[in-house]
Amino acid sequence: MPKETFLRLKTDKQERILRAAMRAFVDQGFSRAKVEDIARDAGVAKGSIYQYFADKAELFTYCSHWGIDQFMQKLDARTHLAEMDVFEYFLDSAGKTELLDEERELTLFLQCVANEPRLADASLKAMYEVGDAYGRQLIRNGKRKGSVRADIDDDLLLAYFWGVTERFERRWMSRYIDFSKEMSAESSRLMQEELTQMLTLMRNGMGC
Amino acid sequence: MPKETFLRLKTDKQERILRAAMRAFVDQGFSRAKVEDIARDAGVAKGSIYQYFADKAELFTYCSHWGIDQFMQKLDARTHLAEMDVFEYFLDSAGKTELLDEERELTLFLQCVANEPRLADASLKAMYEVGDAYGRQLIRNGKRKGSVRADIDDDLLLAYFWGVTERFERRWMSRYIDFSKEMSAESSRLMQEELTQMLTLMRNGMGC
DNA sequence: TGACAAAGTGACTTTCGAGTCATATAATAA
DNA sequence: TTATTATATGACTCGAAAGTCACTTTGTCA
Repeated sequence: MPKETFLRLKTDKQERILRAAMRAFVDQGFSRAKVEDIARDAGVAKGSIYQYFADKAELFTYCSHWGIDQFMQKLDARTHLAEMDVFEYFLDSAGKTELLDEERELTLFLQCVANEPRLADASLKAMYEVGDAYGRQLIRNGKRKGSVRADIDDDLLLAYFWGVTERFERRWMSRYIDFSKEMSAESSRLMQEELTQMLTLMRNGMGC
Repeated sequence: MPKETFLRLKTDKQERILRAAMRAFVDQGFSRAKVEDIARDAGVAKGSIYQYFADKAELFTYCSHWGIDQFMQKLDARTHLAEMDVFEYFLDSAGKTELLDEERELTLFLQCVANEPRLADASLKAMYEVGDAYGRQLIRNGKRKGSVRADIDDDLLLAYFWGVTERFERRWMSRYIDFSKEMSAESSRLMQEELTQMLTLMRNGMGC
C-alpha cells in the first residue's frame, strides 16, 4: 500500500506517476528500471517517489493492483456478463481489441506483471481468479441456455475455453503490437474471418 | 557464445555449471541471482565463471540455448513424430510428465526463460518455432489420416491445438510442482480421466 | 624434469542505483 | 501576517554485487 501522502494527491498526478512507472517496467523490466527515470518521466523528483511508496517493489505492486483494477472497470463497462455465454463472449473479441488499443500501456504492463511472479504474486492470483470467475459465469450461462455441453465438468471446460481464447487473443495482440498502429480495415476483416472459424472449432472441435 | 575455455571443459563440468546457474535463475530470477552463489554451488571460483562467459547475461542466454537443446533431444528420443496425429500426441501427455519429472530443473528453467524476454529473445523464438513445426507436422499427419478436419487452415488449427494443450499441461504442471513430489497413483488416474475428457473436447468441441 | 601454456582462484576495485535527509517551497489555519 | 504542517527536492551516502587481475595450480610436451 502506498503512503497516505500519495493517496492525498490529486488523481491525475497519481496516474501520471503510475503510468510513468508502468512504462519503465514494461520496457526495462523491474530490476533495470530506475526510480530516477520514472520520477523524471512523471515530472517529479526522485525523493518524492519515496514520499509516496516505501520502495520500488511497493511501487510495482501498487501499479499492478491499480492496473488490474482499471482494466477490469473498463472491461466491465463494456461487457454484459450476465446474459452472455462463452461463444458470444468469444465473438466479442474484436470489441475487446478496441479496449486494448485505448489502453495499450495498461495492457502491456499487465502482460509483464506475469514476468515478475516474485513481486506480483498476489496480483497475479487476483487476475486469474477474476478471469476464472468470468469464465465460470459464461459457462454456466451456456449450460443453462443449452449452447454448451452438459456432460463435462465446469473446471475442465474453463481450461479448454481459456486455452483457446487466450491463444487467439495473443495471436492478434502480437501482430498488432508489431505493426504498432491501429488495425487496418483489411486486417480487421481477416480477424473477423478467423474469429468465426475459431468459433467453429471451439463449438465442434478439430476432429472429423 | 561462451569463451573457448568453457567449450574445452569436460562436459560434466560444463553441465554442473549450467545447472547451478539454472537453479539460481529459477529461484531468484536473473537480476537477483548472484554469480558468486552460482560459482559456489557449481564448485568453482567466481573468477572462473568469467573465464567461461563474458558476463552474467551471456551465462543466462547460453543456459537457455543449452536447456532447449537438451530438452528437445530428450523429447525427440521418446516421441515418434512421423506417424503421430494431434490426438495421439495429446494422449501421450502422461508420458511427457515423466520427462518433466526426470528433468525438473530444466523444465522449471525453461518456464522462467519466458520471464526474461529481453535476455532470451532469440531462444524464445527458437522454442516457439520448434513447437510450431512439431504441431504443424501433427496436424498434417492428422489431415492425411482423416482424423483432423480439412476445412480449416493449418495455422488456425495450430493455435487451437496449442492453446488447449498448453493450458492442460500447465494445469497439471502447477499442481504437481506444489506437491513437489512424484505423482501418486490416484492423481495419475485423475489425470488420465481428465485427459480423455479434454480429448473429447478437442475432437468435438464444447458446443451442443 | 623443466619450461610453456591453459585453467583456476579470491581478494580487490569499480560501478551503480536504491534509499536518505537537510533544506526549500507551498498550503492551511489562526 | 505569521505559525504550523504537508509536500517537494536533489545532492549525498552506502551497500551490494558485477567484473578484474596478479598470482597459483595443473596439465602438456620435448
